[in-house]
Amino acid sequence: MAARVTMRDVAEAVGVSSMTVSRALRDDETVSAKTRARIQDTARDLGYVYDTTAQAFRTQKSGFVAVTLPSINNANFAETYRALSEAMAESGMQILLGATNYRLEKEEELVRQLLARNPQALVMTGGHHSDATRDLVRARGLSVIDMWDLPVDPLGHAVGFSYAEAMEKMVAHLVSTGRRKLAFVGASDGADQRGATRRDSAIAAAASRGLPPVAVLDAGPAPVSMRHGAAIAERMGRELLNFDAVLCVSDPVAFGVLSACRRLDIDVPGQLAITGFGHFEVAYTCEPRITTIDVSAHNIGVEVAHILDAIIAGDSERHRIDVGTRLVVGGTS
Amino acid sequence: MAARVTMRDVAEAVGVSSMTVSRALRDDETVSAKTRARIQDTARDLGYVYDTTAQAFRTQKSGFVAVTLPSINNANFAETYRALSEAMAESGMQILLGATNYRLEKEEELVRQLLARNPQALVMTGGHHSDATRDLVRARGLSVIDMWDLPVDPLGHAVGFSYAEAMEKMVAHLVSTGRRKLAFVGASDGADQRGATRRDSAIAAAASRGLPPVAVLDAGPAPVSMRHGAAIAERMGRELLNFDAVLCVSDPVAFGVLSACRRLDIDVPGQLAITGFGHFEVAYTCEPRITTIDVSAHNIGVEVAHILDAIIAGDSERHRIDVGTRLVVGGTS
DNA sequence: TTGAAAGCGTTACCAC
DNA sequence: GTGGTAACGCTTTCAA
Repeated sequence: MAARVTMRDVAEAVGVSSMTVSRALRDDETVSAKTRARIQDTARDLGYVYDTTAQAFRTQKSGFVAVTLPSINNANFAETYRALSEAMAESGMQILLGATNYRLEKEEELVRQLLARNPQALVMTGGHHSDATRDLVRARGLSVIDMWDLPVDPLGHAVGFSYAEAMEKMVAHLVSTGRRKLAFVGASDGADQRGATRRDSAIAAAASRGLPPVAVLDAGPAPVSMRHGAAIAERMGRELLNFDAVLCVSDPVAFGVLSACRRLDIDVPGQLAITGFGHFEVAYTCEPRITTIDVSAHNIGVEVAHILDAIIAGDSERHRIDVGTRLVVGGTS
Repeated sequence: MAARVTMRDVAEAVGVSSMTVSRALRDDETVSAKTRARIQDTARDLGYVYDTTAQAFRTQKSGFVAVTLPSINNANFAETYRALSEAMAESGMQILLGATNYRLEKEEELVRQLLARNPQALVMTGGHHSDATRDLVRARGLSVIDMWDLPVDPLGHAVGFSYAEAMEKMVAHLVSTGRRKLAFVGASDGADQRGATRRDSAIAAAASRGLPPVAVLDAGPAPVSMRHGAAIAERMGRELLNFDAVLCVSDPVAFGVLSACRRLDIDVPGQLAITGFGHFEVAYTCEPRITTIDVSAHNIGVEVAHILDAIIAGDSERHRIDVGTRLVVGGTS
């Protein structure tokens, strides 16, 4: 492997000091325009690539922001990540990404790995963390942003929305269209904390309206998706007609249930209403379109990026942002 | 914030040199067991935290592998990434992820950013790169893996499959079931290089069988997904019946077309066959299931991880792995 | 407007 | 078994 091209090499080629090269490459106005141009051209010609490791070492700023997501294979989390990483790239920050696979233990291990890289902030999805995780970040005095959830007692900043409020809207809509016997389809374990919150919020919203207890249908361990929704609906068959509405933990699950209903010859929404969560593409493309909650995954990413910029600039004010939700009524209810 | 605790501080507290501390913390056997224990205890007591940045700087080994993907919001790329990152975490490597949004210029910018972090290898999706990108990595002597494609002239290693072979299978299947008038739905621009290859391969496969020319239907700029498939099908309306099969660039697009056909009262597969690509979850959950090509996104990730392990271990052999494809016949053809 | 010197925390190398 | 020295590539600081 050829030796790395350094600022010193560029400096020698141009006939200046490496200090001037350093300044020129950062577009420092104190370097004369002519010299700057010459240095930048030479740097390009020599194939010079800036060494962020050395910079991070010297300035004691890593240029990293650590982000944990439950899963990358989820259009909403992916969208939040996309918005976030594009905004951070503009600030010259690199994102270190880790996926927890919806497991708290995995989050702890991940945070440990990520902290070894000296991130300047940590963004986590959801407000539930192990004690060890909390201790780790507190010992460092690291800035933390919880996203998607709005925890009662966040570690630092929070950008998210209220699941209770969203499910309340959904149940209100179903009741207003005459549905009373509700079922909820979601994961069996509590690993998907946000899914469990959606379930509990739906149960509470139904209870407060005097509806019969919500039946909880178990689609398997988290994460659950299209195939799990289809599988449980096919397993239940026409017993689904004991209910007049099935609330699903997410749009993919709802789509699975909807597809199974077609195979089972169950008329949606005539015999059964189906609702989802998340405003995924499948929900507004399929026929009939699925009634759902739009959670503005994009905005979450944008708002988190704003807070990160403030943190990196040294601002210490605490932020708590509710991005809100929106009920989208489709053809399944 | 208090000044950072360094190896030197630990060394002074214990009464040894910082060199011995360095060795002891790495559990080097040449340090006596007693000294090692004393150093490790003291380090913990003082709240010493190892500085990965300094290590990366000194050893010139970042512990990073850079990965570029066209998009993170694609179940297949996400799955490849997941398999890859889990395998690399076991090797103690961190992945630096960047998304090109299907743009070659963006790839170049991204590679420049990623190289600044001194990755020990670079994994890129697809075999098409700008000259500048090629120069950048060659100047560094950096190990490169192209994935998904199997380029004729790869920069280094390659893990992928043949699009031509896959589309050949698909066209053969359609012909064997009596279809002759084919259309292809994909992106209008060439930005999605792999999508364009699928299109061209389908055209070639049809031509070699003496079928009439394949009509190319433009679903908009890349990336195209469910909503674009639905939109173009709805725009065309019953003119779709000029064809007897629509090959779609991906399963999401095929699902969009299928959903639109339901709204248009077009019988699939009676009046029209629809096929996709990629074996996405939506393809095997929807009703009827979509005929598609399974591309083993997971295996690509696993194989890339194997090669990365070899590269990091210093192996220099060139690898080229064809993970193959599989025709999955559903109810849409 | 430019340069020289020092040092960020770690580890490779060589001595003892 | 342990330690001294130098160096990784950059930027802060001070001087010219």
